[in-house]
Amino acid sequence: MINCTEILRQHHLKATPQRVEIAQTLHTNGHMNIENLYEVLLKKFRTISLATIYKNIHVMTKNGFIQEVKIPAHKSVYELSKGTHSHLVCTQCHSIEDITLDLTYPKESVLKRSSFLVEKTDLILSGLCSKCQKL
Amino acid sequence: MINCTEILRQHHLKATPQRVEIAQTLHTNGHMNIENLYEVLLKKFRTISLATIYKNIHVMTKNGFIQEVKIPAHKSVYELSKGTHSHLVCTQCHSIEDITLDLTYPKESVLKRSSFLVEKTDLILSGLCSKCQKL
DNA sequence: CTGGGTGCAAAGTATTTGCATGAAC
DNA sequence: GTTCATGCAAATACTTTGCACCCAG
Repeated sequence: MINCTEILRQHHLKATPQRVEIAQTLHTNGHMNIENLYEVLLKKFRTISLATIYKNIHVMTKNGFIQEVKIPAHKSVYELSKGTHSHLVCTQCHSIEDITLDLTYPKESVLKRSSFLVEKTDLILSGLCSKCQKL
Repeated sequence: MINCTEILRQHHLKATPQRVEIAQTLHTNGHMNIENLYEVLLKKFRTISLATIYKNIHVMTKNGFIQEVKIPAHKSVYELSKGTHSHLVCTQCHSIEDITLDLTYPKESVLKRSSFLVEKTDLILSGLCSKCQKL
């Protein structure tokens, strides 16, 4: 449980019940797509609309409160912004796990070989999670 | 210029003029989204339909002839399959460049710290290309 | 020939927008 | 009280499907 009301305000967003719940849900469940989020929020707000979800995801993404993660062959999922990290995505059960990896070498390699200025990295590792390897 | 007819057949795809042109266009232009591809192909085939593009992108992706690349804040782009590589994406001019980076360290780190079996990596580096840095 | 591809139109899905009402601050 | 969010409905955008006709092999 986190204090979403406060965090939302710090991001210059009015802390409506819907927003608090979106933030709380993303915090609890980790990574969710729009559909999942809608299903979960419906339990709390019987009349919430997809438009509300979309509008909020949009402003929250724009101001950096949350981030979109694009995964091959998946719908986009959203997560609360936090330090740079990578994602382990199981191609079997579709679970998504965070992992913090050191990308110093690849980044230095870019520096040496091109004049591109790296500001952000998104690394998705797809494969089999431990459970699915055993099946 | 490459021999797309032959390459398509090797992938068990009938080499229709539309397919040959899709392959050739992706080879020439590097990374393209559906819209770009459609615009370019319209010049060659005045009656080609989006449905044809979508259907072909679909079968070609499924059989591994081409690959979808999902880039934050971009529409998906497609490229001819080739060895594993990463992408440098300029947040200013939206150019996309390939670069081959050594991901041995991050991969070993996954091995040591989890039992996840990595089969595929997708690394997107976003930032400023050399041209946009000078503006 | 024959299977599969093409292009059109229609359907399906996803996302955005306009607007009246209502809630946050 | 003012500003901005919500929820509905409609509009738009994106993608898939069905089908008659046609072409690559």
